[in-house]
Amino acid sequence: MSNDIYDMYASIFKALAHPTRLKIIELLATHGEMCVCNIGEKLNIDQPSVSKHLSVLKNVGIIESKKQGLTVNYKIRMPCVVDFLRCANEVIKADLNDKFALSRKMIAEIKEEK
Amino acid sequence: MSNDIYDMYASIFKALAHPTRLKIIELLATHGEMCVCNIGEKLNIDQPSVSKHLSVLKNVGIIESKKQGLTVNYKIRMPCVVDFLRCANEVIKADLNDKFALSRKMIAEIKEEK
DNA sequence: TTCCTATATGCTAATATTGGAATATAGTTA
DNA sequence: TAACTATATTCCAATATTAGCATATAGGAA
Repeated sequence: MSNDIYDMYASIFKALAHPTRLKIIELLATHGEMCVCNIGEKLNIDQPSVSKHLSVLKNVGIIESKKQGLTVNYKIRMPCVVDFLRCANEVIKADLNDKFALSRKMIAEIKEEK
Repeated sequence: MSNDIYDMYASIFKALAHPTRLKIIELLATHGEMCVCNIGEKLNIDQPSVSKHLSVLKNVGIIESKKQGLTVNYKIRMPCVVDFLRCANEVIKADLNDKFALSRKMIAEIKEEK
């Protein structure tokens, strides 16, 4: 496959590689359509930041916008992002459980050595 | 939800936000388990680069490794990455089709104006 | 028209990521 | 043991991303 397609994929992941943008996506996933000001209020972020993050997500096709009078409404256009987040969450949870179990075991071993 | 979980999500996406690492994932998805040297050969990348990219993917739990004698074999641990790539591909294709149709339309209009 | 409100963009210093070359490590074989 | 092979790590200059602030634009109301 051509190199360009991998650059396109990478730019999608790059757009997703920011905690604030992921919060925005979760917000849009649960609330459906939202305007810039409401996103900023909910996440407690200043307006220019919200606009910039939204434009990053929009440029790669993850979300889309619709102008309605003064406000601009954004919504998710790539629902698989939400599916992926759900799956990643499972993996993260499993990892944390493993680490927790390991530390419990190590603590138990230290106690036994006494 | 706590901020940390979004940082974890973001670090997963950050790991995926590189064309070479996506190529590695596709390779592992189609070939199953592979050692560092075979990945390097297939993608024509020097060994230290491959190792570095693999460690980025491993650190966030996307892939896992198993030592067998001298070689280290890597395989995918988060299959939803592959699902997501498939879905992203659909969106990218649709976007390209739209752009192509638009440029055809514009060319037709320019011809009509003559 | 002027004012107001919602949104977008530009600028810049601080920070993070990358690629490439050199080097280190850890098993394996002789 | 010494030499070899596969893999990992370190260092650094170049490049990209970010946060924060200031400013621009566009549509609606007065």
